[in-house]
Amino acid sequence: MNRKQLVKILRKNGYKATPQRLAIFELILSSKEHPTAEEIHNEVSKKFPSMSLSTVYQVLHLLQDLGQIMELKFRGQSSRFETNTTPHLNLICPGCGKIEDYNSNTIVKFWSKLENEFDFEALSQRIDGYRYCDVCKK
Amino acid sequence: MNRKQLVKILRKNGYKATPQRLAIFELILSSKEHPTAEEIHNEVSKKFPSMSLSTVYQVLHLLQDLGQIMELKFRGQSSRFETNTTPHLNLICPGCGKIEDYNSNTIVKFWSKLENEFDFEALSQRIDGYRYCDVCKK
DNA sequence: TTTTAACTAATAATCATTATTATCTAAAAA
DNA sequence: TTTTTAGATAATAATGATTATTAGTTAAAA
Repeated sequence: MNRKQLVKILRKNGYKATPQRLAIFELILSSKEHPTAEEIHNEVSKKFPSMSLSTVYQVLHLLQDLGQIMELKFRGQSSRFETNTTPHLNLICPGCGKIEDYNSNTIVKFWSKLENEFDFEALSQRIDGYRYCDVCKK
Repeated sequence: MNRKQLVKILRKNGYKATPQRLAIFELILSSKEHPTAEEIHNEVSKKFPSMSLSTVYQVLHLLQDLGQIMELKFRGQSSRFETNTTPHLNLICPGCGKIEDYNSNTIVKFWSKLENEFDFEALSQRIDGYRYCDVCKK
């Protein structure tokens, strides 16, 4: 997925390809971490100083509705967002909240097997494992 | 898992086995739906009229920390809770928010394979698929 | 039975998220 | 290119689920 593809998707669905939308999407796309709305706002504000936090939230909702990003909610934390929409594993530390992404063919194959077994077609999915990271293990 | 086992787990970890804790756990256990804190409060209040909503939240946190329940958070909704802590599939409708549990040996086997492949041991896990239910599909 | 650390209930406080609305702009049409 | 306007943004206020606080209560060990 890239900027041009997102422009297409937005227009196809009757939405404008505004610089704010593109900037927010590209920030999440290029982020190795899974940023929160506030972190996204801080970063994108560097290029667009007048960017409002409420715009960030609105854009995040739109991108979710279009299936381009995934929201991960956790207790006591702001939501985190990612653009990896293919089936993959999120390994999450209950201590520090860090999320690591793991992709593998095993997971992709498992997911289609599951869709087959239970006869559904997912718009999106979420596979989380919770375990303490090396730092928090101590 | 049953009442007696929970009493053991609580005491082993230095917590008191209070009637409130047992009632809340049993309510979630017996609930086919995935109740919210408020729904739990409403139900348990029938037996314990003085039960406070804040007690419900505190007990829910404790049970989570003990690995006995799982919290499922979604956008624009209160968290939902379940006692099924073995690897299973939650099929969730983005329209009405309904959650259906599906258990299968395929999933349990997949999960241990995954732990093996990525060398971790999960305290808990979450496998969600999002798709419109038959009612909301229209 | 007594003791006390732990727990509950009531209430207040928090803060991430959502709602509202005046202003602005992407992009289609002239 | 200019005009038009539906749709978008920015600023602010409002919401509400969750968390914090604390005085009074109780499970359970001694």
